[in-house]
Order: sequence, then structure tokens, then C-alpha cells
Amino acid sequence: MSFNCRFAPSPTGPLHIGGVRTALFNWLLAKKNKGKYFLRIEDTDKERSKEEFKKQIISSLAWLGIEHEGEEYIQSKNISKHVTVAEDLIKKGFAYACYCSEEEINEQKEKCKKQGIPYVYNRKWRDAKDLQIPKDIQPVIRFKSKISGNTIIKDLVQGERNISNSTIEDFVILRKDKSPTYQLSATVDDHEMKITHVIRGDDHMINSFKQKQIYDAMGWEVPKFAHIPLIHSEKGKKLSKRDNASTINDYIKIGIIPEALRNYLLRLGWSYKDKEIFNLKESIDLFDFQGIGKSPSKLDMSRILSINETYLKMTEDKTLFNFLKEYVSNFKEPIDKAKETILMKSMKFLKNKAKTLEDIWENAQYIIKEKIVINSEDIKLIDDLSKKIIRDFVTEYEKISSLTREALEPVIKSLIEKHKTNFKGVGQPLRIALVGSKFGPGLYDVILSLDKEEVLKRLKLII
RNA sequence: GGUCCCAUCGUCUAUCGGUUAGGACACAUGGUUUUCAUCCAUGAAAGAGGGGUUCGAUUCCCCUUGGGACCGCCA
Repeated sequence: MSFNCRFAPSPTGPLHIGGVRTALFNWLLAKKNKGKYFLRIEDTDKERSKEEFKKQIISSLAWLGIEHEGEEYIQSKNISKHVTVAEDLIKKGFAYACYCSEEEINEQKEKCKKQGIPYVYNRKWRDAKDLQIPKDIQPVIRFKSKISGNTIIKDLVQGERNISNSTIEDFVILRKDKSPTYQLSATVDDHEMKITHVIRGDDHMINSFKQKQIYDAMGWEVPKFAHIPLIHSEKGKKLSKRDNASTINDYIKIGIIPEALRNYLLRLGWSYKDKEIFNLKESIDLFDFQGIGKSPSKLDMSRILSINETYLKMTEDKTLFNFLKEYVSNFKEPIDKAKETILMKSMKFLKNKAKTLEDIWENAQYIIKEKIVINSEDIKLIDDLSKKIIRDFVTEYEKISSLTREALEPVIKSLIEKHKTNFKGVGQPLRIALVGSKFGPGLYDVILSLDKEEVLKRLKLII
């Protein structure tokens, strides 16, 4: 059996994390089922659709490694086809022109509101042969929705869903300017693209009932539906663009790496036994509809950070360094070429104390910055004894021909003995002089990561 | 308000009638360490409430409560 699915965002704002997850689920399922995953840009809202958002959506997905089959499908290019289908529906008696003015509709809505009953279009023009057609009104085309009976959708995630047809109104498929609405366009395109599985957010449930009627009316094969629960913000509401940290860019900005976000999103609302970390292959092999939960899940920043931390540690130094380079070039000041070699070598220990690329960058400031700034609290810790220790260290350090940890250890040890102190007594002043803070990477890592002249320069500066 | 849906630690979740209700994140405590971290160990932490069904319910059914989605000539 073939498996074609799609992700169909509208370019009316930056893609948020919920959309990304929907795309991920689609993509994973396509891979697993050896099917195809398409990207369709639903830009039929001319007012709000923006080219920049389209680009942002595509680049966000690419960043995560979600690649669609072929070119992205631009919905607006297929409008004439949508209109043809609408005309076809009219011919077949499944749609009709509605000449209600906007005022008339609004009046109805007001009236319903006052009476406290739900507004449903009153189907005035559904079978209105003897009604006088107003000359000054451009009609909309409405779909002749079923009045009685029930519609059942066997949802791959939600299970069997049953709705009374009477609750679905005669929805508009062509606006007064003859442009198609979402319900029509999406259905026609899904059919034309031979989509077999429509996997989308739970908020589309009702649309599936409407769209199924269009499929049936046209005599088209109805695809399988899967409605995945939405992601909620920390406030417990459907995620919106206004929630902070909801767009992909918010995560890229703080230095989350793609693999980590992919893993986080995968496990948000889906699970496989007790497994938490899934590499790409495992995600594809193990992902399925069955493991998707039915209730919405909340975004948890500390979890994202934790998974990112895990991935940072698992990532090879070279790869991680490239991530860092890309990150820095996008969000921070450029790094001196000469420092890059040192940074590359330092990845192996820098990654052990960071949750994000930004953390790595911050912890690497002592390498990146030409001049280190010692904060005023820490400078106080450099007393006369400290200076004496640093001086002694300099003397010994200068003598070392090949700088290794093995060569440094005896030096430090002898200083501890000589000054009757402990590691901290020796280590802290050195770290402050070299890093500018009493916090930082391991002392040996620090000393070995910097050039010999740089170490001497910094140490001499303080004594 | 109407329609539909959901309900296990704070969070993500496991359990597909019988478990000391498991794991992960976060949190707390202790240990290792070279500071901060890491790492290791330990701990606290959950079946919303009420009825059924059953020998036995977190699990199946109903009600209540709580939460959510939808209700556009937006998608």
C-alpha cells in the first residue's frame, strides 16, 4: 500500500514548534512506510501570506533535517483547478450560490448570540428557486452539507470519531471574489497530490468531517486521517505565535542543536517503552501511530535543555565545532581564525559543561577574547601568597618543553607541597588569572588549551 | 453557550484487569572531583471525585469535576 503524506502550513507567520512536530511526524511516517512526504504552502490568504514566512518555514524544516519530496507545492498556483471543482460541485448539485449579504449574516449571528444559541447558517439559499436574486450582491458558493445522519471517521490516532451531520453547516467553498477557501483548496490538492494519509493537528478534526463530504461528493477516495494532539504552552493553551519560545528560531537562538530538538519533539506526545534517546534510524523504525497519546502535552524547557545537553555530549568534536561555528556566525561576534584551532581542540571538555551552544560559547570566552576581564570579586582572591604561587608556576612552566598533562601534574603537586596548601590553593589563583573567574573548565584543560605565550602573558599580567 | 475530545508524580510518559504503579526531566540529600559542572547513589513525588461491572480495577462502563479544541468569505 502506498503512503503519501504532507505538511501544509500557511505562510502567515513564523513556523512554531507544534507545526514542526506535525511535520516531523509526517516525515517520520513517510520514511518508515517507504512513502513520500510533501510540503505544501497554503497561501490562498493573499492578505496575510508573506514570502518571508514561506522562506522561514522551509529553512526551519531544512534545519531540522526534514526534507520534502521534490519542489514545495504552492497552493495558490492551483487556484483555477479549485474553482473548476467548485463549479463541478454546483453542476452535480452539491453546492449552491448564496446571496446573503454580509450584513444579513452578521444580523443572524447577533440574533443567535442574543438568544444564546449557536449560529449556523440558515441555508436560506440552499434550495431557493423562487427567491429573488439581488443584483448588487456577489454570491458566495456554499457546499450542500448533509442535513441528517452521522459521519464516522476512523482516525488513526483518535480512534472512531462520530459526529452528527446536522452540526456541520453549509460552509463556503468559494468567496464572493470567486477565490477558493481552505476547505476546498486543501481537499482538491490532497486529492491531486494523491495524499493517502492526512496527518495534522487535532484542531483540524472538524475540517476532516467537512472535507470528507467533498471527497464523497466528488467520488474521490477519502484518505486516512490522523489527528495528533496539540502542544500546549506552559499556560495549558494551544500554542500560539505569541508564546515565547514557540518558534524554531527561539531554540536555534539559544543554541539547541537539530538532533536534540528532533528527539524532544519525537517524545512529546509519543513514546516507545522507556526509551528516551532515539537516533534518526531508531526514530524512523520505531515511530508509529499507536504510540501517539491522545491528550495534549505541555512544552517543557528544562527537558529540551536536558536532551540538548545529552546530544552535545554525544556529538563528535568536529561536528559539534561546526555547529558552534554556524551558531556563532549567526548570533555572536565572529571568532578569530587563529582561535578556531584552539576551540576545536577544546570541544572535548567544553561540551561537558554546557546545555547549549551558547553555554559553550560563553565558557569559551577565555579562549575567544583577546583580553580577559577578571571580575572584581575574584581579583580580591589574588593575595600575596597567590602571586608568589603564580610566580613559581611561571618559572617551572617556562622550563617545560613538551606541554602535556603528565608534565604539568608534578609541577602543580610540588607547588602544593612547597606552599603547604591544597589543589584549590594553587588552582584557584591560576584559574582566575587565566580564565578571569574562579569558575571554568578544569585547570589542566585551561592551561593546555591556550598557547604557551598566552598563558605566560596572562599570568605575568597579574603578578 | 453548542459540538467534539482529553484526564497516572510539577512536566513528558510506561502499564493494554492481578505491579511494592516503572522510567526520564526537574527538585532534595549524600558521594567522587580541581572551582562551576559532569558523574554516581539515595530520596520525595501520581492513578481528580463518585457510582457500577468483576473474585479483583489506574486499566472496562456511567455520572460529576477539571482541562482543551472547534464554532470565519483564516488556514
